[in-house]
Amino acid sequence: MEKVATILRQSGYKLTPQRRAVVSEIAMCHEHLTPAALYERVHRKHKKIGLVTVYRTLEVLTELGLICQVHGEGVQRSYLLRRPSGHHHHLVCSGCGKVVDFAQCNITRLEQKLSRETGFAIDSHLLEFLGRCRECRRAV
Amino acid sequence: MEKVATILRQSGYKLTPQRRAVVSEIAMCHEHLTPAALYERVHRKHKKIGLVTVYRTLEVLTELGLICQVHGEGVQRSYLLRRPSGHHHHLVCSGCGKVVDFAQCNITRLEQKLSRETGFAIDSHLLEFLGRCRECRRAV
DNA sequence: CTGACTGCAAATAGTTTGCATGACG
DNA sequence: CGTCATGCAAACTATTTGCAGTCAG
Repeated sequence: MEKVATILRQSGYKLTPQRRAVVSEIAMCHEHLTPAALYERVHRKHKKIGLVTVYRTLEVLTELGLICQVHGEGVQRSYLLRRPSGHHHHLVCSGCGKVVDFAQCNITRLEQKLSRETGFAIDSHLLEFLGRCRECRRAV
Repeated sequence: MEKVATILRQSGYKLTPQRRAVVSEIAMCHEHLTPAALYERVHRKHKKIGLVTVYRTLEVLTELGLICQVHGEGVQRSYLLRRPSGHHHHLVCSGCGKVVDFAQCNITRLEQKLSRETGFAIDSHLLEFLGRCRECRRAV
């Protein structure tokens, strides 16, 4: 949280109470949140905040690389605090939405092989696992 | 194309000229197409077709597992004919949108490891590579 | 102070739905 | 011929933008 505040200031953004609230909520939560869900949570505590501000804050945070998008299922976007800096992937629970990060992925070799075979210059990859976490499996 | 027609009929769907046109266009194209892009192409040849029909056809085709969604970049959905049946992934060109399928992915071991460490029951995974194809790299 | 930020309302973009008409099987 | 499919328009949902007032630095 404090780290985020520092980065914001250093990048020339103002640290308003609204932004504080949004960041705090997103940092506190271990699930991925849609803009609407995040707004609902923030709004519960700070009545005066608007959905638009949530969108705008998400935009800033994305630009600074502090949060990242989760793809998976559904039409809406969904965001998550980027905890480990650098390369990582997500394991998403389809039951409760909880997300576990992991950094390890041994696909460099596959990447090289594909690159060789297809002539593509591969920039990045997207890897997500979808499953059900321990608690959700028990709950059935 | 004929295979698709058969599956449609067997599943109790009617084979209208519109559906024919949509399927034919999607089968012909090696890129992933958004509903709007697909509509534009189909509409060029068959003036009377509506965007809504494209959406509805895509819905049917998805239900039958004949096409699949590409995630990657952008907000819009994007569809692609499912050529190899069964498990496969995509390599998407950020320049021209061309998509190369590949089936090989050695992440079963990673999947098992994650499953063991986190207690998740992993159902599926999403793996996409993003890069620039040979032609697009040349074109710069 | 002043430029960046907020909140509202309205505009957009993408997608879905209701309904009368049309055509596949 | 009955039923499912189509096309239009209108509804809906998610997101973006314009603008006047407000506030952090």
